[in-house]
Amino acid sequence: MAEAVGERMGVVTALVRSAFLVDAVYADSAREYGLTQQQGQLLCVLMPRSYGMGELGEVLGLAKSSLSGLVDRTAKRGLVRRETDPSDSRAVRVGLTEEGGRLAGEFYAETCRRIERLPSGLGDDERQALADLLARVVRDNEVPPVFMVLDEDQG
Amino acid sequence: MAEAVGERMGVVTALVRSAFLVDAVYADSAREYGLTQQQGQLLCVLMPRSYGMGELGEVLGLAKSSLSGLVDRTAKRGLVRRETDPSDSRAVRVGLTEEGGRLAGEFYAETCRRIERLPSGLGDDERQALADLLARVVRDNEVPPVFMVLDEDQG
DNA sequence: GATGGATGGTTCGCGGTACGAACGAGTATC
DNA sequence: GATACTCGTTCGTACCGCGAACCATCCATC
Repeated sequence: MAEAVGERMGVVTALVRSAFLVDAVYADSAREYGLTQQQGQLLCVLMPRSYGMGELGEVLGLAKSSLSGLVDRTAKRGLVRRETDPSDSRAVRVGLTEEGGRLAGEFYAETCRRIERLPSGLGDDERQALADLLARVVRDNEVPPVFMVLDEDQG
Repeated sequence: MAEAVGERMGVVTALVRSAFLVDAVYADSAREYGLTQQQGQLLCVLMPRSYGMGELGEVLGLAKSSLSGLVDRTAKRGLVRRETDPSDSRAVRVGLTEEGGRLAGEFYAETCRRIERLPSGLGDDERQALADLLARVVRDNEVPPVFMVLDEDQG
């Protein structure tokens, strides 16, 4: 019943614990850039383009009211900006400010470096196998683009 | 630069997104049992045995003050109990109440079912390969036993 | 057996997170 | 132009997470 060394870990436990691990790394990295995990996530989502609030809520899995506050706080730090949609004056488009873009880039790069270290015990082929398997899980479950897709540029 | 369909996903993105996915499933499951994610995590950690506060803080990656509050709130719901350590009257041992144990069991089982569905697009051998690779990452990075280790019993 | 540091936890104040309900403003439909 | 619908905000509530300050106990040393 106790955790036996060398015992085989099930896929459920492996998924949950690796998520826990990634979360911790992500939060640590964010903290060092003066961000919360959520703000970091927001910046990363906005890196490629701006989003409407509704869209953004769906991507991040947040209720409208939750997102409103998150954008408020992040805007107060000057990292994000609300722009009115010219085609619909109710709607709001949220985009990075210049400062936000810069910080997002740095935070993203640093976080990538840290996450990349996690599977350093695996060989290149194993790492690729892991990426492929996880990618299928991610795609099968239609995970929104919560983290950028640029890491194919990074070797 | 945009997300091309069929493009190969790097291991970093795959890890981050799968973590995001698992988190969402975990939080959803907790919510349906009237728990927050953190309370669910706490219950799961306590399933095999009771812990001291310090120990528990390390396992969950929380500061002492954060944990104190979490235990308070969870105890107020009758799911967890503080017991004084007979060998050290400063120390506190936190354990599940009967109700907490019952709820933990149900929540754990349901969460496992849901997480298990995530890699349903993989074949048996692929799922096992994924489990093995992730297990190595988890072990290499010394992730604490934040989720139970019993899922080898579940086929 | 007194003293002076470690150690285990709690409390407090602060900012952040997340939600649903209620609301106002704008758009769309008819 | 009335009605319904959508977009987003505000509000109240509960929760989370931290550091700093604090208290009680333990323990090592004298």
